[in-house]
Parts: sequence; C-alpha cells; structure tokens
Amino acid sequence: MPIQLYNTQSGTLEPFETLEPNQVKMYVCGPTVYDKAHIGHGMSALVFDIIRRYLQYRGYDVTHVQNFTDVDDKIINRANAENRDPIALAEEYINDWHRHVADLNILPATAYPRATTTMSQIIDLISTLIERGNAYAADGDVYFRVRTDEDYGKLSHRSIDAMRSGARIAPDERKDDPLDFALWKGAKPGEPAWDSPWGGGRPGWHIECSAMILQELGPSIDIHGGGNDLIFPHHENEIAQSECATEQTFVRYWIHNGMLQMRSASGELEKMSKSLGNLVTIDNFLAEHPADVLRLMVLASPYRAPLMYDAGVVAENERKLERLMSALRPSNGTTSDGAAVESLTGAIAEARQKFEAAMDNDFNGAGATAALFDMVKAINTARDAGVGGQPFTEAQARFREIAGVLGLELKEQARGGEEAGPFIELLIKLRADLRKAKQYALADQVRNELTALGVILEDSAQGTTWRWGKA
RNA sequence: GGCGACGUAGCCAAGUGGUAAGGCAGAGGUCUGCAAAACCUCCAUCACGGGUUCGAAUCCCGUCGUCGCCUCCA
Repeated sequence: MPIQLYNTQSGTLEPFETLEPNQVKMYVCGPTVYDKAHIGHGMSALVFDIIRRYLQYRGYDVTHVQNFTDVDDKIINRANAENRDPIALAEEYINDWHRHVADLNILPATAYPRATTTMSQIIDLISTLIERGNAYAADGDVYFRVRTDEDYGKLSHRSIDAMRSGARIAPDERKDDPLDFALWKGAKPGEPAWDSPWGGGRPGWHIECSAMILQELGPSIDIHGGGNDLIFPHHENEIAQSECATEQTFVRYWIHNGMLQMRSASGELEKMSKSLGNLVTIDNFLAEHPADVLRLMVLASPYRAPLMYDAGVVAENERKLERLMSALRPSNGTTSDGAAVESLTGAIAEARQKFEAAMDNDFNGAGATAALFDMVKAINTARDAGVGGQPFTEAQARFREIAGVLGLELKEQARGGEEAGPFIELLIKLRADLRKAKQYALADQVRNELTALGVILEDSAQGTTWRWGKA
C-alpha cells in the first residue's frame, strides 16, 4: 500500500508515486525574513519536517529545498523604518531561522536558496516568459499575462472570470489586465536593485520560487508545500510561471498546512498575525516549553486543519509529553522471557503497524501518536510486571525509534544543570533516613520543597528516583 | 458574493458503510506512612433536518455554525 496523501489541486487523497523511484523532490516555501518567526511559522516547518521524516522512514531519499525571500517590500519597509541595510536585516532573520530549525529539532533542508542568490536564474526565467509571449515589460516592470495561461486557477479552483468580477483587485494602468502580476519590479530611488534587461529592480514575489525550483530540483517536482494561505495567489502564480515556461507538469502533489489559530481570552478564534498583535514567537515559546510540546500540538491536529492555540492546549501537551517520557524510565525487573515479555514485544510490533497505517493515511499524526501511547502503556505494564533486561530496553529502543520518526526528542529537562544532581541525591538520602525514623513531617517537607524547585521525587519499592518537572 | 476546509464526550481528536481509537481533565480502585508516578475500571450514538441502504459518524441533498483564502502572510 503506497502512502495516501491529500493533493490540494485534485482535492482528493491520492496514492503517492514519485517521479523517480525512491526519490522525493520536495520544495517548501520558507518565510519572508523581515521579523521574528512565530510559532505559526514553526508549525508549518514542523508539518513538513514530520512528512519528510516519515518519507525517509519509508525508504525515500528526500531532497528538501526551502527558500528565503530576502528581498521584498516588507523587508525594505522594515529596514527603512529602522534605518538600516535591508540585506543585513534579512541576513539577521535568516540566521534566526536556522537557529529555530535546530531548536525545534527540524532536519535542515538540503538547500536554502535565496532570492538574492538566484537573481540570474530569475532574470532568465522572466526573459523566457517574455519570449514565449506570457509576459510583457511595461515601464521598468514586467508582468505575467494571466490570460495566456488557460489553466490559470486550477490549484485554487477559481476562474479568471470570477476573479475579474471581484471588486478587490485594484486596477493598475501599467497592467494590461488587473489580474496580471509582477515578475519584476523596477526600483525606486534608494531601493536595492539588480541589473536586468528591463532596468534596475527586483523580482516579484512569486517568480523566485519558480526559478529556485527549476535550478535546484528541475522543471518537475514531487511535493510542493506551504501554508494554505499561499494557495492563492502565490502558488497559483508559481504554476502559471513554471508551466508556461517549461510546458511540463510543475508539481505532482500540493500539500498545504492549516493556520495556527489563537484563542483569545474571550474565546474568539483568530489567525496569529502581526497585525492582530497576538504573536507568540518561537523564542518566547521555547523559553517556556520544550520543543516536543509544540511538535505534539502539531501532531495532535490534522495538518490541514487549523491548529487551535491557547494556554490550555499547551498545558495538555506538556502532560502528554510527560506521559511519553514515563516509558523511558528504567526497569529494575529481571524477567526476560515468558508471557509478560511476549505480550510486550507483541504490543510493540502491533503499535508499529498502527503507526505506519496512520502515517500512510495522509500523515495522520493523531493516529500515529496514539500508537506511541499504546507503546507507552505496554512498556509501563511490562515494567510493573517485572520485565527487565534486554527485552525491556529493546522495547524502549523501538519506542524511541518511532518517536524519532515523528521528530520527538523525548529529552530529560535538565533545567537545574547537571551539577545539581549530587545535591539532590544527598537530600533524597537524608529524606530516606527521616522516613526510616518515621519523621514523616520532615521527610515531606524535603519532598515539598524540592517539588517547589522543580524536582519531582517518586518513591517505589526499589527506592526513590527524581526527575525535573514544572517548578 | 466566490473558492476551499471543517463541525465526534468538559477539552484535543481517530474513524472513508457493519453497531464509536488514543490523549488531557474527572470518578473509583491497586500500590504508598502520605503524595507522586505507574497499572486496572468507569465516562459519547457522532451540529441539525431529510434521503440512499439490510445497515451510515462514514454516501447524497438541505439548514445552521466555525475557520482560511479571494490584498502581504507559514
């Protein structure tokens, strides 16, 4: 059974078949680097990281290209407002993005092309479109003539006529048609500019992706991804540019993730965006929570659906993470064969199949996570039954492996630093003596005060263990 | 107005024709000096109204509601 995935263009689930056996060419639209990235950007990157990791798990060799739009109006405006160089501004946020990718345990893309480093390819592509009659120069600008593309609208399922009747498209006297979009924008004085056959200027937003894909991956790719807010006009325009220039199918599967929704205190849902002032930056989030928490949130909700974000959801996923971590606690048991062991290994194998079936079904993260929880239960039950040794650690290794396919790190939180360990052990020993002497009030005081400092003590028949928790 | 996604327990959600996964929260229990953790048990007829079918959360029609896009946006 091949992987089934939802293709925005067809609006249906389709079996995944690559252009070349076991090779996946995947392009994902990256951010426009003019401000700090927020967790909505993080969500999108996580969605495609999970998809990529699963494709790799299924044996595909994935070439993953992600762009940076490092020159555009917003960057220029922001740089002007801060009285600094737009290129340097973009550079700063690109570095930030790479840091976020590492912090969120996202696999780095195979290549990170930028608009400014793809300039000659962009100019070549625009020239081709002009030669082929799909584009025209006008007063230092170049526009794509939408009505030369008879398929225009096939991704977003809208017709040129319907859009023309919409009142929201402002006419521009330089355009032949209000729907035509810019491939090249002539520079105004003081703006960054690159030489071109049409004068100094910079590329329009959409053309860079077409040029980068052509350069990095070729005329035809397997997967193109991004947020669903990019379907129109951005991705629609990419198709128009690329297919008119190459006369080949541009993208086989379009994958779009839903938007992150903020729930305000009053219960209203709204898209996370700068203009609404409801931003949670990736840095803000990670200062409070492990990266796994955001990843679990992304996994819990279908990637195409809006993801609701509020404090309650975050807290819930914090606890989910704790439960997943519970499976990684060691066992003092010694049973390494018999019914309990067979039941454990059987449950692990069954959960792996459940995991694969879920992920094969359009990357169903909730189902995949459920399989992970099945493993947790099996492992904890086995530990309680005294299973230990190699079969137990083997089961934990399988669990870790599957969690890793989803990109979950399951790291212990060492907030107090490694050096706190011996002192905590000392207090645990002291408390053990107090308990032995039935000095329970003092023993409980030690435990409570450690809890207040974020150290959680857990007693068992084998002694007391500790771990970092919420302070 | 147009296009698209969606509406399953208090919450997040699986489910793609055969009588509702999983997680969080909650209740009871085992263990414990107590607590925590773990484990066991309990907790829904699927927005509403029609229709197709032996049989529908699952297919069709309609209604209501939510979200996104239609202008820059992951």
